[in-house]
Amino acid sequence: MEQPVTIGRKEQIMEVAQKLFKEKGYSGTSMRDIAEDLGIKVSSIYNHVQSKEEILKNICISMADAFFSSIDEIKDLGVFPGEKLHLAIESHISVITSNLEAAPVFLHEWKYLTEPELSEFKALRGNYEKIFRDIIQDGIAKQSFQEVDDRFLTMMIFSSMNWIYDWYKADGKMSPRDIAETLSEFILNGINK
Amino acid sequence: MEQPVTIGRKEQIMEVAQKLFKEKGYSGTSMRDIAEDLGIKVSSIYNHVQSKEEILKNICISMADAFFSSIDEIKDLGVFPGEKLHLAIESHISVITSNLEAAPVFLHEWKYLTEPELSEFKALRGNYEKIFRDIIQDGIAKQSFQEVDDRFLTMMIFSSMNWIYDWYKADGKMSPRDIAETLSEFILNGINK
DNA sequence: CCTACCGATCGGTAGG
DNA sequence: CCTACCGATCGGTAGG
Repeated sequence: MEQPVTIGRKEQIMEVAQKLFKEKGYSGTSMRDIAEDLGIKVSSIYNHVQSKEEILKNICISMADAFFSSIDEIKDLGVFPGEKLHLAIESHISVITSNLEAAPVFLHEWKYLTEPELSEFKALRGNYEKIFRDIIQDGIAKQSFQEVDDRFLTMMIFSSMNWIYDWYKADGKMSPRDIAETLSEFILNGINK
Repeated sequence: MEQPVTIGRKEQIMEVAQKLFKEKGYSGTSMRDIAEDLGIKVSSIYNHVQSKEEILKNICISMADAFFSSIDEIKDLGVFPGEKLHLAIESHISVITSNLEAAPVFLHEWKYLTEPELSEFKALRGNYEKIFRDIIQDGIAKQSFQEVDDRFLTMMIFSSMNWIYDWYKADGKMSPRDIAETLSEFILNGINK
């Protein structure tokens, strides 16, 4: 009601930044690039964000939140480990394919965060990865899964999931669910007893 | 005999650049960073390389060469598709783990190349990926492999292989060969008839 | 290999 | 939201 023109400006800045950080990287994107894309002057950006790094932090943390809120619905479910891993994979891929611009920033640009955000971010990511690893370890303990190297398997699953943004096309023949099903089936087929 | 002090200087520049490009990205690394690491002034670098981008180009192209010369020994072998895929995976992982600093530059920083090198690079990478895809398609045609989506499988294999630099430790419990064997076994187990 | 320097651009601020 | 500006740093060159 008060400033209809600038409502959502911060969100616009975040969206443009996601696109440019993905395309040119955090270091390769200037605040002037972001301003130009929005049709405003660079100094105006600072009415909405405090610094370039704050933009990066917002993108990384909100992606982390998206991953957590998605996995939280799954991690305490009383289902078999195979089904839980299946759901976790589907959940992760859904967040990736729903955030095709923020995902690569989350995956590659977080390293430009400085302390203390850098450590916070790493801790969040570690906690998240541990959820997957716990599912795998639980599956092995319950003899649902074969005796696999859980670190190797966790890394392989994340690698497969995290590279999807690179080749996924919204208009391709595989939907996010198709991809999740195919990957999940492939993985479970490899480890189920 | 003439300038013993500067012999190998270009190679030193490339090595330092690989390390810094991996750590801070191409855009985030300045020519002054590279010079400082070598204990020389930035202007001296230009006696050995023409530009910052030439350094990037050299790293990307020499990695591409390494991948090709490694796969070339395999691609025309008269072995079963499963064995050929196994050898190709081993070959690729060996190049990655032998070039832990150049590999991430090859994988992530190539996008900062400008034309015409950018198109050259993409073409090289496409040709290389096609070798893997051909092996998979051949395996399906010869009914060694199950009817899988070869694009999906190729991407999944590359994803798994290309993220290895991120978690592989030379002093870890898995050697490059262990990793290659485990991954290859997992993949083949999933597609062999 | 160095000193000295170039114009361009960087993230960010003052002040309105 | 803007104009005007800051000091720092960028890739790169001239000249020795």
